[in-house]
Amino acid sequence: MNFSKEITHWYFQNKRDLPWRKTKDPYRIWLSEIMLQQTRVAQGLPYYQKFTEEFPTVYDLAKAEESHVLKLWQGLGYYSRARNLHFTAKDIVNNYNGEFPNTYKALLKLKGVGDYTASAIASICFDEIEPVVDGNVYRVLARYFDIDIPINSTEGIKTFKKLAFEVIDPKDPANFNQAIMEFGAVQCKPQSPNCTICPLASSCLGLKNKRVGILPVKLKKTKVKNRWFNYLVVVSTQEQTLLEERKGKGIWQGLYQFPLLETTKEVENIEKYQAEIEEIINIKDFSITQFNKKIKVHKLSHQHLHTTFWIVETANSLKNGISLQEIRKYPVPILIGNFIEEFNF
DNA sequence: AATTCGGGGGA
DNA sequence: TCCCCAGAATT
Repeated sequence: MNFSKEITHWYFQNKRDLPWRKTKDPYRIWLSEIMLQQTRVAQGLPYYQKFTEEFPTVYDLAKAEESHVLKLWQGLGYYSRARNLHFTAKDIVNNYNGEFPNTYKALLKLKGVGDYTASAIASICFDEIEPVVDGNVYRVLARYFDIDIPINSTEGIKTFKKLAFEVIDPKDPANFNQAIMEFGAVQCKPQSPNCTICPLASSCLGLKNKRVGILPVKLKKTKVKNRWFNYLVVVSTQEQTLLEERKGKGIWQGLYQFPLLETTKEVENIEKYQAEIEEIINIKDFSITQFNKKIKVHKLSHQHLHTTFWIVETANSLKNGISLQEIRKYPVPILIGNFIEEFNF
């Protein structure tokens, strides 16, 4: 049996029972693909359930408030995916008569849909012969053919896409694409793959040359930056607090947070920042205490956020205050969400 | 071509 | 700790 036949055969015997494998509805396939970008199946699954329940069709998603979409997305990360998801839902309803385009080329025009996702939808929903190349496919191909070109280099991206075209089963691209990804996720996994039970072991060049452990090769990533976040949790006597929306560039666009004082290092004397704090929260009369004496380091892939929460008590009424009853309706970074649960106002 | 977008899980 | 995850958009 050749490579693609063996992969597909393995798939039919070993595939997991996942909800998006029960449909060819482009809306649901699109939804699942966006959610699973850089995200494990186990992490994305509950979000897929929530979204399909709350927004059964693209029309339901299109008419939702963006903050509602972000709230349901809360905790999944890479929030531009959620904003682009909502934008494209409206785009489909307004400019495509509610129907997804049915070719790879046309799908690529949708915001948030790149090469991988366009290939996935085109092949799974419309049986187009277009190979998907995700992290799993890079790994399977690099190992099986023993290729050490860095997968995140320009040459690597081009080489592996070409190779994927050569191995795809033209008679069943939908199942082949899902098969090679599933194979990568379950059998040819990143750490300690069990090659002794692999159906492709006899023809795998990486295994033959004892290079499975170093493949695939990836260019090194940039180092993380450190930032110091001081959140100002205003507590008024009227059961209110302040939240602000993150706008502009950077992390967590469109999500809410407590007013933020960002510093270049750990704050030791909060009194030194009295004037800045007054300006940020627009209150002069307050007392301030530190909630967590130990700074928590919230680790993102490219930033380490050294965060602490300051409780700011005031008798003033808040101009743009929100009631504490409403606080859980706002989409917030998981960091803020955890604090809200812990502090419990 | 390189960087920037989260958060969680496994070794 | 470090790496990776059904990548895309921006710089």
